[in-house]
Amino acid sequence: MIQLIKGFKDILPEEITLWQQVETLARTIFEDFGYREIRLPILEKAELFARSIGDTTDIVEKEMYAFEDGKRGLVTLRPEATASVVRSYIQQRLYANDPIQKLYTIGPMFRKERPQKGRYRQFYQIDAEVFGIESPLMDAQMIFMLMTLFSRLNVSDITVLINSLGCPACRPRFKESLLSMLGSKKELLCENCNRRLSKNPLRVLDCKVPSCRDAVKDAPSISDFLCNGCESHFSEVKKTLKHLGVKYEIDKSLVRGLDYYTRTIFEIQTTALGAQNAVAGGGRYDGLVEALDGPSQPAIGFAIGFDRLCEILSQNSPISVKPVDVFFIATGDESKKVSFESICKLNVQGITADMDYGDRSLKSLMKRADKLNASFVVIADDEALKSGNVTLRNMNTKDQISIPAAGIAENIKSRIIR
RNA sequence: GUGGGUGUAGCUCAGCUGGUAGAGCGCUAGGUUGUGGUCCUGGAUGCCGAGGGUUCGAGUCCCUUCACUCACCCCA
Repeated sequence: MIQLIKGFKDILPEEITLWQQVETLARTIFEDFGYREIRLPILEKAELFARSIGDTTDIVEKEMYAFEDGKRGLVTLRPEATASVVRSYIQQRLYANDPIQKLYTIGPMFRKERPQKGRYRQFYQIDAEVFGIESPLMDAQMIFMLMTLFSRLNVSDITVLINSLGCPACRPRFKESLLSMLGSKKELLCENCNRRLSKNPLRVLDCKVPSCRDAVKDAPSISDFLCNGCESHFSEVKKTLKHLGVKYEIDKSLVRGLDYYTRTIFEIQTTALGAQNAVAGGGRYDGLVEALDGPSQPAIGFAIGFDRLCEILSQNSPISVKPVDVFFIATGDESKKVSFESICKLNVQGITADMDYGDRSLKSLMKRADKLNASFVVIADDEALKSGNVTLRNMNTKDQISIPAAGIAENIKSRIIR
């Protein structure tokens, strides 16, 4: 037996209804907020991610599905969507027509991590990005939009965490201070964090190793180092969230693993997924467009873990079987022929109809109708057809009536209220 | 990459100190010739993850390996 690849997953028909509902709702809400869909390839040059996410991040260092593609060089299955959206914004010169672009995209991402609950090597994200708006109002609105989606999906039990990472003007001062503080506590830090010291000291802040948490306990806070611009931006975000009625917590240790973030970052956390507590996350990345050779334009975006969201939702909503409207019970050749043709006519008109193609007893066919959750059953055997009438049974009320065999499909259609 | 757990019928699992496999659900056929969801009766289904070893004999012990899973790490 050939099995699927480790960390990959089949999304089965029973689950798909939920996925479709979530997707439809997300599209509706996003479009109401003025976003438009963009569809992007899942294969990109590896360099795109090295330059955006950061080449010392775990994602780029060891989690990409990358391979040499002849003269094109190293290409990779995308580990996230933002870089691709930015690439497209620049390459297609979307800014030329209008620097302000609100875009969303839905699709699979790939990271070669060790799978566990809520984490797959192919996972899905619902992603939204806004270009060309620097205002903190947009930061708040994005979070507000996210929370609107979650609340319409009846996801409670989530927490909004926010923080500000500062900008190139103020972050270096913070880094310096952090570095000198941590330097004196090297023995307390785990092996990993010692490596981080030189590469990306901010990451030490959200290390979960107890001794590191201890070492970091009275570390300087970025909030004490924010420049005036960042400071007022962040307070404006907080103020606006309050006005919009979005509850949030400030988490000074929230750092996030992608290098391109500036100023506001946020994460939506849940307790329903074990260790994988992030269902959505994002932040501002004002320098990225320019860093990727585009115009200097501010931007902000987020991604929702589509898988994870569906997993949370499936925990409190039982899977439902989509019922068929009419099930035909046909015994005998003539009966099967007539039933089959009626079924096709009904299907064309948007009515779910089916029959059994084997040779089974009435009882077992009734059982099958029940299993399929049929609303109506048509009993049409050869003898009935000869007499010119067939039986239409309402499976819920058990009422049966006799209807003319001629033009069954039309007759039934008019009697079924969907 | 590092740890822990688990691998027995389609699914969920039982199988104590080694003696050639069981339950529930599901599936299927019937319950006195046409009518389902409750109930009753019967039936099918397993290389007991794979390979090797110990033993008269292994699902049960030992070794190897693979898969799944949870956690670390990181993120959505």
